[in-house]
Amino acid sequence: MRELHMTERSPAPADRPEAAALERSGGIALWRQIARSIEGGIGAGTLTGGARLPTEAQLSASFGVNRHTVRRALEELSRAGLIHVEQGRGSFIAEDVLDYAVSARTRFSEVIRAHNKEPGGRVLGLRELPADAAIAAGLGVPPGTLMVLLERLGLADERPVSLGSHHFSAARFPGLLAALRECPTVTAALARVGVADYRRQQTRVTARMPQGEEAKWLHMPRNRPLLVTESVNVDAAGAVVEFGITRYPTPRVQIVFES
Amino acid sequence: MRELHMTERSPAPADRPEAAALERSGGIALWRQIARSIEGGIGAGTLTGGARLPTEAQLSASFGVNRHTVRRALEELSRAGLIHVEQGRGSFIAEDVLDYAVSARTRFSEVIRAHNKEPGGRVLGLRELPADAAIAAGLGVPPGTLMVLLERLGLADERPVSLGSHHFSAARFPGLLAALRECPTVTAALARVGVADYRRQQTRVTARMPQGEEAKWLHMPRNRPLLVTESVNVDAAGAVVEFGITRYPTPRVQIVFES
DNA sequence: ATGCATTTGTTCGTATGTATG
DNA sequence: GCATACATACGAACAAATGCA
Repeated sequence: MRELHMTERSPAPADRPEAAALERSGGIALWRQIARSIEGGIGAGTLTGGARLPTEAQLSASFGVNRHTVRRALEELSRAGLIHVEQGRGSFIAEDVLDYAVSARTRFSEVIRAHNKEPGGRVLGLRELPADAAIAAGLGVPPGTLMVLLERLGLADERPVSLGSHHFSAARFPGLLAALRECPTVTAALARVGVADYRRQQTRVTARMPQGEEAKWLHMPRNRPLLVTESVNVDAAGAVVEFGITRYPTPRVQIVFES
Repeated sequence: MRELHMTERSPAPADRPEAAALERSGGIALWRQIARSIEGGIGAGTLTGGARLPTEAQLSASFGVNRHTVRRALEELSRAGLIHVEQGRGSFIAEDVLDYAVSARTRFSEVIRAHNKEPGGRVLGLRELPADAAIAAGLGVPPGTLMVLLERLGLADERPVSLGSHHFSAARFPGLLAALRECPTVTAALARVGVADYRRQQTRVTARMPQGEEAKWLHMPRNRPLLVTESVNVDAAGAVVEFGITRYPTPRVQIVFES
C-alpha cells in the first residue's frame, strides 16, 4: 500500500548543491531519499533517542524540496517506528532504538537495563518437539531428538525488541519445561536445572524478510527486514546448553559487537 | 532428478506418462512428496548450486498438480535454505553460504582464503570528499573534514560477496589516495602510509533493502535484504584509522562472531 | 523510453478428506 | 450419526518484478 503513494515524479527545478545531495532524476523518489538520509543519521548514532528533528520548514529548506515532500518522508519514518510526530511540538527520534550489544556474557535483561529501560518478556509458546535438521546441526544432536522449545518476545519498556526461539535438549535437562513455565527468565530456569552459568560461544548473523506473524509480534512493517541471529550457548565445561534463533526488527534494533 | 530434466523440454502433452509418480492416496501430502523429490535431486548432485529449477507452471504440469501445491513445496525448500526464489526470474538451487568470520583482526583476503576461495577485488570508486554527519560521527572528526573514500567490491572466486565504502582522513594520511590507487588491498596501502597494523574496534550490524545499484553489483535480487556492517578500525595506539560501511548479500553471506 | 512476454507473489473462492468430541 | 476444525488441493484472477525486443 505504501507503493501506492510513490507514483510521484518531480519536474526537477534549479539545482541546489548545498542540500544533502538528492538525486532528482535517479529514479528514487525524493521522499525516499530524505527518509533514508534521516534514517542513516539515526543508525549512525548522530541522532539519538528523544532528540528533536529540525522543523519541517527547516528540513524542506535544507533539502531544497517542498514541505509536502518532507512530510511524506517523516510519515514513512513514523510508520516504521523510528520517529514520532507531535502536532505543535515537532518530530522526535523514537526512544526504542537500541544497540543490542553482544558478547560472550550477553543476557537480555542486562542489555536492556544498560539502556536504562525495563526488560520484560512474554512467552508465546513452550512445548516439546523433535529437532529438525537445522536445530540438530546447531546443537550437535541427532535429528529427531526431543527438544524443549521456548518462544519468547523480548520487551524493553513494554515495546517488543526481539523474538527468540530457544532450543534445549529435553533429555539433558529433565524438569526444564516446568522450570521455564515458572521462571521469568531463561537464566533463572537454567539455574533451577543445574546450569549455574553459560556463555555465548558463537553468533551467526543474517537477515531476511519477516514471515507469518513475526512482523505483528515485533510491531514492525512487513517491508523491512529482520536481523536474525543464531547463537550457541555452552556451559562452563563447554557442553552445548542452548541453541537460539532470535529475530530483531530493523532499523529499530542494531547489533553491536565489541572486539 | 531425472524427472525434472525430462519435463523441462517436453511441452506437456495431454496425458503425462513421464511425470514423477505421486501417491494420491498414500497418506503423504502431495506437496511433501514434491519437496522430497526436488530435495533428492539436490542431494544427488543432479541439480547443482545456482542451477535454475523449472518454472512453477512446468513443475505443476509435470507433477500433475495445481500450482499452489508446487508453491507449497518450494516454500518448504526455501525455508530450509535449499533453494531461493526470485520474483520474475525463477527458483534457483542455493549456493553454499559464505560465513564471513569477523574478529578484531579480520582481513578480507584471509576470510576468503579460509574458505579455500580466491580473494579478489574491484575498485568502483576512489576519490576525496568532505565527511557528512554520519561519517564524521563514526570517525570522530568534525563534519566537512576532507576524507578519502574507497568503494570496493569484494570477490570470492570471482563472485561478489561484499561492497565496502572505506573512509580515511585525508589530512592524517597524505599520499593515501595514490597508495590506494596502486595497491591491491587496503592493508597494503595503509602499510605504505605508515600504518603497520590495525584492528577492528567495534562492529555494528544492521540490515536494509538494497538501493541504487547495490543489488546489481552484488548480483542479488532487489527483494532480499543486505547485511550492513559499520566498523571502526584503530591503529596500535588506539587512534581511528578507518571507518567502513560494508554491505553483504543475504542469504549468500552470513556474518559470524566468535566470542 | 515503451510495451510485451515470462515468472513469481497474493488473494479470492470452492471442495474434500481426516481427526476430534 | 453429527458438528466442528484443520490441512490439503484445485481454480481463477490480478499484482509485481524481470528481461527483452
